[in-house]
Amino acid sequence: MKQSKLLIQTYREAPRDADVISQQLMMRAGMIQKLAAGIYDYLPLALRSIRKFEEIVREELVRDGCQELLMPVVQPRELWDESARWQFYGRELLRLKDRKDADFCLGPTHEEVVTDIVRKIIKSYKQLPINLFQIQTKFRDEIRPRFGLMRGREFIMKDGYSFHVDDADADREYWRMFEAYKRIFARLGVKFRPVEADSGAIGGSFTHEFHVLAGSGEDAILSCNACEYTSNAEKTEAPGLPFGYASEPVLDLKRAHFHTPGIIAMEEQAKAFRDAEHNGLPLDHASKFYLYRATRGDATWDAGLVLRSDHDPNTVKLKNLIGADSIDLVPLEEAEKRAGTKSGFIGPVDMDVSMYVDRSLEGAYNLTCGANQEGYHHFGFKPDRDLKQMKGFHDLRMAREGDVCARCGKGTYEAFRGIEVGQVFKLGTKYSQAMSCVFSDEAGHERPMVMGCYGIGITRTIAAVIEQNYDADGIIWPWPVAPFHVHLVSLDSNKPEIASVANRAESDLEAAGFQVLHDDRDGLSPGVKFKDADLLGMPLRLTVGAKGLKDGIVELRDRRTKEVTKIKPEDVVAAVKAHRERTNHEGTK
RNA sequence: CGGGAUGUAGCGCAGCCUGGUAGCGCACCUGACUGGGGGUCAGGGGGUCGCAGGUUCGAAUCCUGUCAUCCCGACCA
Repeated sequence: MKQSKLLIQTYREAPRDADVISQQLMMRAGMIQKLAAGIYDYLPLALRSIRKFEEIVREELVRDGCQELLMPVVQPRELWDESARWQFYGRELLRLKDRKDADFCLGPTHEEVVTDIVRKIIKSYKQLPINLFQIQTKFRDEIRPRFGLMRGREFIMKDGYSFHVDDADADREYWRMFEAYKRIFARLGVKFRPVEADSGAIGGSFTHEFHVLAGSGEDAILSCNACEYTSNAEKTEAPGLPFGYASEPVLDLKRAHFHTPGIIAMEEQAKAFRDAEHNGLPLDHASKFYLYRATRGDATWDAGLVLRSDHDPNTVKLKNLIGADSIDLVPLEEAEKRAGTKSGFIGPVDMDVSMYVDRSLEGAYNLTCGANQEGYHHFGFKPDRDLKQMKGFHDLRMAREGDVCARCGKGTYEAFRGIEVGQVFKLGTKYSQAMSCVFSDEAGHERPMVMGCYGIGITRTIAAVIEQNYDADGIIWPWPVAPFHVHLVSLDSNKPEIASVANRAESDLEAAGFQVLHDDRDGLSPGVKFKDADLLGMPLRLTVGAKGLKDGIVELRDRRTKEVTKIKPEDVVAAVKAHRERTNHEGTK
């Protein structure tokens, strides 16, 4: 492909409203343009990457017996009424009317349609299981689209749905898709992690997210360095920790009642404690207390959370533990009123509230806590002894980097940031029941199919690849999704001897199956072409110029390492092949 | 939905406060020079200043409304 004919415009600066690196680079490299908020044109360069990733996805799914189909973007309201999602989906669902005033929506996902397809065709257990997928444009009318392709309103997604006779078979398929996804992202050539998104669930529905690791990722992830356990930091199990001061004699709560006038910060409070043995206390010798208000339906109640003061509360865990729909901190003024003292001195002792204590405090004693008296703290707090409405020790804190893995007990957690690009999810019978997607089992009884669903954000993944692979000069494409493999730059491309060598290299490489973008543009200085090549980020740059040709060589440059190899023009194909063998991430190992 | 900001050529910006011929850089076109990291010179084309209304002899500039975009938050998962 001659660059002089390619639909592309590169920019020295990114548009002002491009706020993440992938969006800036894709716009500067002429891959995408914004048409409206969260809606982008995919220009030829971008589409080449998108198509390549789609093909990887397609191949791996078809290998596992999945069948591709294509469902409509525009969907009738009737289907969405059956699942009740017309009512519950909210304004993210873009609704529209046709000329007859009938209601339609743009599909944000396709559970209804695929369930409708299957219920019309599949009647017997003999036809199950079946796994269907499509690669198609979706529309979600996000309140606030941002981050370019990472959270657009219109995006391309692979969505797959499987149908089964029972839970066990749906589980089997779940893990098969899990493995297929691992192969897909491995072939893509990026660093990624499958992440447990709902760690505690037993049986029933469970789900994994696949994250591309990138410093700019929205989600914090903790991963054990010894076992497979990887989860969203919000959900990561935190280990209990031993009490580090077990050699101290157990003190009575009220014995050491110490003065902390006007000291609010946790660190300062702990430091303020002094007695014969202590000159200030470390944070893990102090406790802190939060008063939460929980709601479920119309019911509202309060719950107390006690933690080591160097730990952060995990409200998701507390919410799940006490079975609330949502929880929030009790407003400070109200908490002060309940405790009868000011913020900074509020403590759990004597408070008439159910108390949930983080398990890192199991066996702990001689802790500090607010004395519910302005200017005072207790030293000698022992939760299981001193809390009247003690509801036990539980995992209620945020796990953090360096904690011992709560699963295997051997490794420790490492922290990553990730971009969620895929999800495997066991749906159960939610849609099949609502929409009567049933089959006859061996006994002739009608049963709802058990469903799974499996998504990969295609365009988001391409953006995530860039978030993970770039430098100050531009994009660094991994081989499998690079728009072209080789960026052939001819300098002084109007000179016949250069053009002939360059054109020869281009056709040789193409004949050998490589995709070449040939910068044959006339009259541009070398610097311009090099800058463009770096920005566009093809894995290899092949430079043909008078300087090298004088010595009978052309130069092959690795975009990632910037390493330059001087080779004879006739060795170009062999050199590119060697490079591909060395760096191509394709393969399922 | 709450708070904040911005709309001037394809992109990045100045001009607005203090009303008077619409500017700069990049990109584009012509020519010459140059030729290994966004090169130089000369010439050129392109803008109803987001839109509507108002004030004024006169509005990019002041006023009102409106639309769009972006940021923070809330919401959602």
